[in-house]
Amino acid sequence: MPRRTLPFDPIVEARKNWENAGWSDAAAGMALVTSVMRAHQILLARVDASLGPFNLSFARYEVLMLLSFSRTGRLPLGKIGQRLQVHPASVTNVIDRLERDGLVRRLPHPSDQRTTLAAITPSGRKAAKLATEAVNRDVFEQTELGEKPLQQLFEGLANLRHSAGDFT
Amino acid sequence: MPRRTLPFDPIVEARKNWENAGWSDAAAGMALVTSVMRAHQILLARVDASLGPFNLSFARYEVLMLLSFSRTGRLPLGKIGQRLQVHPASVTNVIDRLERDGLVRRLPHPSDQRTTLAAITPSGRKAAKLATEAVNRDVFEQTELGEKPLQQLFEGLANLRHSAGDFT
DNA sequence: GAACAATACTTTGAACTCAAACTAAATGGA
DNA sequence: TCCATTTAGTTTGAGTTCAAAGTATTGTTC
Repeated sequence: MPRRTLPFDPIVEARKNWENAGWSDAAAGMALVTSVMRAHQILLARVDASLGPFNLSFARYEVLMLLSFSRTGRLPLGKIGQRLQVHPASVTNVIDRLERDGLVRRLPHPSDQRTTLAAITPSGRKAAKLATEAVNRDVFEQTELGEKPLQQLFEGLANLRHSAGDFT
Repeated sequence: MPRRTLPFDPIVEARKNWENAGWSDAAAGMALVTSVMRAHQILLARVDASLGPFNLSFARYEVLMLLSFSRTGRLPLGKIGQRLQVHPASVTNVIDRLERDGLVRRLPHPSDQRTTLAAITPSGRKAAKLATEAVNRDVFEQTELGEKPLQQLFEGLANLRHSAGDFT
């Protein structure tokens, strides 16, 4: 992406336009939604840049970490989709790729032949460890916000997720 | 997307895993980044659902609104990309689609033959108005957060955007 | 003013997400 | 038991984004 710094905040500008158009009730919501979109774009670019050398996208990394933290190192594909809020078709796609790269393998469920398990391999655990070191260092520890603002942000977003029905 | 409510906050869970693994310094950042990813997914789904009936994606809607608020109703494609932080190839794609639907048309720049202008059409202005009414009502005014938390969230994200170099 | 560099946009290809249709297996009544 | 329904996962196709390469035009430098 070509990087360009503007001499003003484009979202503040948009909010003014909303106010002037008589949409004051929606202006703050518009600004928030647009901010989340842009923040997502910024953070995803950082994470992908950090994980790229390991041939991992954020989605594949999340699956790998979920498996590595799971009790037995294996989970049904459906469970993975629920936990990470990804579409079943995307789970299939992600597991395909992880399996192709040898980081995960598919196993039949012992008692239910409809479900298949994804199991992390030793090579998958190794990749998860190295990738985490990279992304911790490059992104997660590089938050330029102080501890308190960061916590506030997290809580605000948690409220949003909660009221969207992600968890009880 | 299949909707599923978990009996716990999966991101809080992930943060505990990070702490237990000895990655305390990165835990809060991980939680924040993951929260932004999920919030984006939630909000984008709402916006897309609201704009769908008008055959608009959020990206196309943003371009349409930027043009409708511009002084002359026309802007160079490059400017659009800078303002909305979208890749030049994506701008081409978005304008292709808007032009195909008659909401925008391409005009040559009067003095620089390299640049092409996107100009909003009367039909584009009409679509922008109707789409805004829908998305204001369905999404932007439906923020379940109070005014102050919303403002705090916005400011936190603005800090993030600022330090990412979006504006000065 | 000719050559080189920069700018603006488009094209092409890879990667990803989601929705819808599909197959297979399990479940729950009548 | 039989049949309809639900559940699990996959396949396919449309829609996006980004990177890289390509084309055309403009600007700059010697």
